[in-house]
Amino acid sequence: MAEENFFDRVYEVVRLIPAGRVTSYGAIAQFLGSKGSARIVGYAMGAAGKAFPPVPAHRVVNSQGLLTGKFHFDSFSQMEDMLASEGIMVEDSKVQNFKKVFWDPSIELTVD
DNA sequence: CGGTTGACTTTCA
DNA sequence: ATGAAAGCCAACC
Repeated sequence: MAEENFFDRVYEVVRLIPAGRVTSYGAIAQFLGSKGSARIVGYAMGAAGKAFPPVPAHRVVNSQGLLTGKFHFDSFSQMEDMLASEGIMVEDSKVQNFKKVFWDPSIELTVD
């Protein structure tokens, strides 16, 4: 085990993403307290592949709803297929109804 | 300790 | 609207 301080934060948030919903790196970064760490979220996701329990990285996309990280999966269609299985409409590596399926941790997790 | 990298975001042209 | 460049923060070598 390693001290994935920032990574663990990202992993937890990503794991909290409900099925049929997606979020952006910036949203997670901002939820962590620093919007500038959006890249760090993506960097953490790179380690997510070896993280356990595995995080639904396929539910994390960029601000455009584009599946930028699909190249890191075993197969390019892997990410799209999983999102489709969740009920998310994906077209041309892009999440359709992105605004509808968008899940903002800073809002959903901040009920009070 | 310092430079490079990275599944990003935002802004200028 | 499209394209390129800068900015940002944390981890890795």
